[in-house]
Amino acid sequence: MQIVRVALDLPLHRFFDYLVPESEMVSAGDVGLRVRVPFGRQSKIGILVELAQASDIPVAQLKSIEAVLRDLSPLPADWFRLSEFCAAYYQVPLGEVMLTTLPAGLRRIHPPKARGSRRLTKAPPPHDAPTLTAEQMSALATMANAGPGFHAYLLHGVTGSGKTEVYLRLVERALAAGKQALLLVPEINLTPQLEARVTARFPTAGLVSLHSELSEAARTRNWRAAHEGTARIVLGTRLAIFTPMPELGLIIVDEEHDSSFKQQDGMRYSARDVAVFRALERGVLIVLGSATPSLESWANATDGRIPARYTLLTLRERAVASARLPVVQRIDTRREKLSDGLSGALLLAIEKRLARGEQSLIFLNRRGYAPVLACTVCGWISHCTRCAANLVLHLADGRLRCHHCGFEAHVPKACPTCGNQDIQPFGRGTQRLESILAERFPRARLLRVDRDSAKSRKQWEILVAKIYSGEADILVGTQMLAKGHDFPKLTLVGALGADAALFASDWRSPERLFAQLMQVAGRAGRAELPGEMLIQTQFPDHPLYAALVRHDYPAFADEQLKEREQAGFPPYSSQAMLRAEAPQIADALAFLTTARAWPEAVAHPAVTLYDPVPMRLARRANLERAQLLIESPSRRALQAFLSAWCHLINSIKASSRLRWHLEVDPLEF
DNA sequence: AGCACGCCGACT
DNA sequence: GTCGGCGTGCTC
Repeated sequence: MQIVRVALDLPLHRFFDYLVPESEMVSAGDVGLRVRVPFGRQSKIGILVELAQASDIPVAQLKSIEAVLRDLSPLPADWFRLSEFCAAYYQVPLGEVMLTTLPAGLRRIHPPKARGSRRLTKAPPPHDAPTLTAEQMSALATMANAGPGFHAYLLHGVTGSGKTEVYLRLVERALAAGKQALLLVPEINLTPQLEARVTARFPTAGLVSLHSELSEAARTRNWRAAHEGTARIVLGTRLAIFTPMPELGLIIVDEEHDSSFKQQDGMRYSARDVAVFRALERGVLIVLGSATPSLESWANATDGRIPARYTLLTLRERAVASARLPVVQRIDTRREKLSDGLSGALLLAIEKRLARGEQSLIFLNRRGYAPVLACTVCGWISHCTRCAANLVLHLADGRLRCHHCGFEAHVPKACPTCGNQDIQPFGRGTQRLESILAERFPRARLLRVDRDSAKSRKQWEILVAKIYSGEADILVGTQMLAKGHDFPKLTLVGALGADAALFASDWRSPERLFAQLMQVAGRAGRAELPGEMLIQTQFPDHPLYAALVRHDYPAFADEQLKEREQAGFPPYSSQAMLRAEAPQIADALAFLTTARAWPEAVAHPAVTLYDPVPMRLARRANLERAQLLIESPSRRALQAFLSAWCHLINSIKASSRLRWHLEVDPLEF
């Protein structure tokens, strides 16, 4: 009787052995097929990972496979190695990696049937390749001269410098060489545009997209086309990095610094990092592109002491000849009394745009009307009963809302503790800013773009269309507006409340702030009209703003890297975070303390374990949260430590209401 | 993770 | 007298 090992989607670091019935003979070539197996009193889909000679389990106790699913050709060896890498690097059971990265339609026993017709992508008008700039040509030449095999490039180019055109030429080459290309993008918001552009250029390449907004059936269909090789181009968000592609020849990660490449639940992987591993393992070209690369990537490309992994390619000039970089200026808000948070200079600049019929965007990364409601008599403030956070006032629908757990309450008419009627909103969010501006510019047409006004994809598209067609004069928006879209009439960007990120406790926040401001600045003046950005700040001399004024990402990055090196932070060390949550903070802390007390951990020469501490948002949805940082100058040492430590953590018996997870390379603290 | 079994509190 | 809480243990 044949025995096979099967990987199942379970939080267990082991496989399960099954017998193969005579009717289902399997051979070595069948490794990588999906199988249906009895498990407990249910059936599960698993992946055949090995033909076994014998089992540790007495044969009498083995059950038989119910079916070998041959509707899909076996998952290839390189897909196995990719899964194994993730399992080892992120400390996740291999079965969980293999099954959860598969489209849901392939891991379910009864996947829903595809309904309705296939959405036909209307053939866009054929698109001719534009002429390349000298910089684009030189970047492409560098990559072409490197020859076949693994090469990693960091393509650093400001907004409008034509990174996309470089990608397209690389795709063209890959297709011509009979290879498949994988293009990763951060947000589904931008996928359709890029998809249209790529399809216009390569109408016969059978491009498929893969992102979470696709129906289960569509995702399975597209994934299958990539796996079978009929789709030559795959365009997708982070989950697409796991798509098997038999003739993969090129990986591109656009906006590589974007945090949406990092999965924040389940297996907390970085699709960008996984992409680099995959390119290395497959021996193919990978390009990471960004106007504001992550400092990790920047160091990999510029710090000679780090065993260089990437080659830096720079695009300095804008590809659209008429477009200029926006003029960035700081407005020192210590020198004047602001009216409703707005400086005279900004108001004047908006006024000018209104007179010229151009658009202004006021960027404020805080939605709602005001971040908190407070009683001026007794000091009561609106806080969430379930979280260690304030309830944000949303005046538009008269509610107090928690941005962390979704809790909602009516706005009280009087103070709940002292009965005082004079309760006041404190601070400003986008809603309040919108009404302030409406009052100040009564004839201007205002449009607010944040997660509240653009809840659905449809609403978002309507807003974008309105902006594009010039139906709005002043836009008030959060980071939602920072990405991707070009609005031809937009010539002014005002940034409010940016200072908060300068001194935030998360040492990565300056990096994020710089990227964000650079990105919004890029919204201004992309067409024939020159753009201007005004940053209201109390710290105009801060080096971050100084670098921004000069559009000098390298200066900013190098300064940040120096600080990181002195502090021993990534990329000059590797980190992992163990987090626990429980109804009582003491339980969460006790769990972490137990984990930390492991003798090998205490004594480990190359690994530092910090004290368990409550998280910054210490309570969320009635769960108290704590975390423990693990750090090492050597990634290898950290990895070795983590894999041993994980076994111990798994054996800690804690209350069933305690949940924990380990995150490798955490981005947020 | 599911899903069983198993042993103590408030209800038809 | 039972229904049901979630603690423990197992799944090839």
